[in-house]
Amino acid sequence: MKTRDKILLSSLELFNERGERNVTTNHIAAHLAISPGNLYYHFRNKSDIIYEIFLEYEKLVDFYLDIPEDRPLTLEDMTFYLESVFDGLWSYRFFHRDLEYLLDGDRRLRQDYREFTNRCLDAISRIFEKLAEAGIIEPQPDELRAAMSLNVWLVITNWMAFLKTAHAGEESATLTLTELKQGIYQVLTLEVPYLTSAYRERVMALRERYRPQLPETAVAPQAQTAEASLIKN
Amino acid sequence: MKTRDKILLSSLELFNERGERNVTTNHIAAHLAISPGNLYYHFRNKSDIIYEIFLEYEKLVDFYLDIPEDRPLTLEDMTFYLESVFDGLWSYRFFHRDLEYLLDGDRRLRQDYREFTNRCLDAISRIFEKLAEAGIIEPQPDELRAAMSLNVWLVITNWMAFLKTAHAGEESATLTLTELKQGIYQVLTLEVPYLTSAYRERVMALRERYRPQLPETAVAPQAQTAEASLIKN
DNA sequence: GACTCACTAGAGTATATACTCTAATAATAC
DNA sequence: GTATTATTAGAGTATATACTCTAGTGAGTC
Repeated sequence: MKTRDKILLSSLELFNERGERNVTTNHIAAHLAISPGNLYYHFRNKSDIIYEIFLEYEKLVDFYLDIPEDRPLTLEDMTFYLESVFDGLWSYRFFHRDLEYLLDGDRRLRQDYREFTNRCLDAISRIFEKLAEAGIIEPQPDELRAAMSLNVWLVITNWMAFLKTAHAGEESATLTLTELKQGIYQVLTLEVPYLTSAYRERVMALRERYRPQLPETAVAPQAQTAEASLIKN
Repeated sequence: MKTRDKILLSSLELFNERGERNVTTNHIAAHLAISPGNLYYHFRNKSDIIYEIFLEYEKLVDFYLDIPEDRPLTLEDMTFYLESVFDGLWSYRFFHRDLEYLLDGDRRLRQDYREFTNRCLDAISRIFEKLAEAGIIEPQPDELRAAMSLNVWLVITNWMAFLKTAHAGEESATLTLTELKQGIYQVLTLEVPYLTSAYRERVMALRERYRPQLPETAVAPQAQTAEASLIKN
């Protein structure tokens, strides 16, 4: 494997593990047992490394969110989209964590990310449209569908931050892909009131599969009162 | 005003303006025209400053999210809660931006923030419960209400990041309280399918007041197709 | 064997950052 | 007034960080 690719791979790994802010170019070089000079031969600066990683992420998501125009969507399609999006979030999880800072420092990235977001929002909206066509959810006016899609995006992109900050035990760090995918439960929660009676049972069963297993005080207080929850914490 | 309070105030101001990561203790001291030593006389370190600011934030939100147990909730109450929460987010907007990093470096803060989140989630859930009691929204099973509350929280806490990253023009920075409060539109979108017929009209009218004014491609593609939107970007 | 050229090592640097230390001054108590 | 305490200034420091510079090395070409 080429040094350049090794740098990208190691950077992604370290960024995901420790957060971009805590990973210096010297760390990356040390981790690969190459010299800083070598790293800077392949990349002009740290921003360039991050930008290239973003391009990979973008390509991955764009690939998975390609929506077939020639056939209706199925429940399996929807599951695939959700699984894929959360897989992507997991693989590049450092990215959303320091997003604002990263965009502040790189004009290209800011521009590209904006367009990327818009493509994702359009894709989500298209998916809802086609789910309605397939009779899985009730059709909704454009305006409501757009606002719903945006909420889906907000839930998806913020789910991990929630897990890491509110949900995590004493020490953070321990976050698994399985936990992350409980975000699918949250996304499906948004769909619940729009499900058609024909599909309601099936989607609710699907949703149940992603329900958080342990009774988490933070995630699903369930049948406990506000008071009981306060005491427990 | 005491130097200590001036430090807290200036820190908050600078953090909000430039992001915690871009503000050093030396910047804060310089901004106040005091010496770094003076700053470190009043605070052991930067984390301590942030922690105290968090305590203020926490107190503010807890104050506003106090839910009356002796009377039913009205639409006006709900509006007040939403307005207050977004006001709080605005005043301490640096906080959620660098949340993960901040929690990583301060155990107290991590613990306190977890409890804070749980209190907020409980409050949101209580509000939904009381809105149902008041006949504004249809009552829902505990489990669904908990998941909905969590989605509300995710939308609220991520709305600003969305504005700053996806929505902003070429240069970031320009973000107003008015734009921020369009987040209320997004939160009310979550309630739409649960509204009772008795209140539907009134809540939809309220929601309309927070609708983004300009036709934002990112926020509300409205009647445009996915293709048209892609070309525009 | 001379030459090219992609690639690499490793020491080095300018700057920033969080924080410390000492000495001095202002405020308050007695 | 004197003693004590709270507050402040300002120079200084250890470390980190992003990045540079010079001097190569080794594989292929003619």
